Amino acid sequence: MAGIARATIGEKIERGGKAKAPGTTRERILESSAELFRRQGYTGTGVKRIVAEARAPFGSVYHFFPGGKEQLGAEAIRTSGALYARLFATIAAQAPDVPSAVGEFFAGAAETLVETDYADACPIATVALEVASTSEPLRKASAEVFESWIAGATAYFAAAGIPVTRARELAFSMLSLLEGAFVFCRAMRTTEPLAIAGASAVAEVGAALAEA
Amino acid sequence: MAGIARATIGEKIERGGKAKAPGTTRERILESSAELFRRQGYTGTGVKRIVAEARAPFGSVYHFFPGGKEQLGAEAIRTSGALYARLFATIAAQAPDVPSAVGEFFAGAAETLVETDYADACPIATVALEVASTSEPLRKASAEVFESWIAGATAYFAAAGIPVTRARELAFSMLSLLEGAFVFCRAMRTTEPLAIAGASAVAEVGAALAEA
DNA sequence: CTCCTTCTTGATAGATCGCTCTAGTGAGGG
DNA sequence: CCCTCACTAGAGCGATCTATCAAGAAGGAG
Repeated sequence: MAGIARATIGEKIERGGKAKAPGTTRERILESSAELFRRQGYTGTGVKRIVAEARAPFGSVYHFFPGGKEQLGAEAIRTSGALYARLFATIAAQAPDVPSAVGEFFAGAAETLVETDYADACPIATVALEVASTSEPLRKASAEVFESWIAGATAYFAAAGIPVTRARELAFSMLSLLEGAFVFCRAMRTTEPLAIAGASAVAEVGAALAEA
Repeated sequence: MAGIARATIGEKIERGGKAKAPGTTRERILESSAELFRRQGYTGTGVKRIVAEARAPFGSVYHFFPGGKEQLGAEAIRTSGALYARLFATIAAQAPDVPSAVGEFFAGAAETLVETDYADACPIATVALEVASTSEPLRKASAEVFESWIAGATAYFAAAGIPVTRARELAFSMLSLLEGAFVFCRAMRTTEPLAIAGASAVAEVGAALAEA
């Protein structure tokens, strides 16, 4: 309780006065963790590197994340997973119809990929594959994020009039197409797979809407 | 030349006479590398662990793979990638028609996943994501494998009468669905995503065949 | 037999890993 | 005022990482 209040105060008065990167130390550590894990994976990223990127003291990692690297990984998965879900929601809210929303989401993903030199694809897929057979806490964190994405997309399609069972299938298809295309795009350094997968997803959603 | 001849002889006379696992030392190292990389990723797998699994002397890794772990990774990617392509070819050759082949491939993948406790999915996806932004040699190796898969699937669909351009799109869609479903299956420990992705792939292939 | 090459074997170097520990800093409360 | 405590700061620990090296075993060629 007190700790949370302190942190909130600290955030506002920018403690210490030093001109560091914006955000609290905890936030900066979490952000750089998420970024590095996304790009190089969990085991491929050292804690030293994380604090260097975050311009944070090494000891602060274990102050804010007593569970160590694993807790850091779990929180990074959850927060960046939630962020990605909000990204889709934002695009969906602005799009004129459902197929457009899907198409724009894939197009936006391709744009991000090119802008970041094919580094930023799915925020958690790399870690999810790495830890699926080695760390239950991290595997569960990624599973929960994926399940929330599926649930969100299912609700979105269902709201457009598609039966829930079919909507859930659509959600899995669309997200599988996206994740799979990410794998190919990053390895081959081209957005062609994402363009094709996007077109396929749009077509499938369109067909499901026509049926309903 | 001489080295290759020697290795072939060595393979047959099972040098040393010790009752090790079958295959040459080089083959065993490559096999256990491929298996461990597939399950825990590249950075998550140590050379010590590889030789322990392969029942091979530590130094032999650097005798057969002077390029070290990176060369080991590249060769593992290429050989297991080629093996996976042959698996699809085998299934395709036995299936009565194209949609059946696709459906059986997805079903077989799901079966393997359950049998290996969700460990063995795509042989190279985990490594591909990990190294895409950190090692050009490994990234290229995975890109070449993916490209060969796409080329193989494109030729297969084209042989069934589908126009080449459409066939290539189908290949990307099918493999994206597969790779994406693998990510979800491993994290969520269920084959539901693979079943849905498989049905979607079969439907898309069927529609393309109907057009042609 | 000796010489030569191939391959085995493990000790070890040097770097880096995740993590712990202690000391120090500075703002808020009594 | 001083005391408290959240946070900063980084040296250092043991373990593990990749890679090298020197010594030796085994079989073929002369």
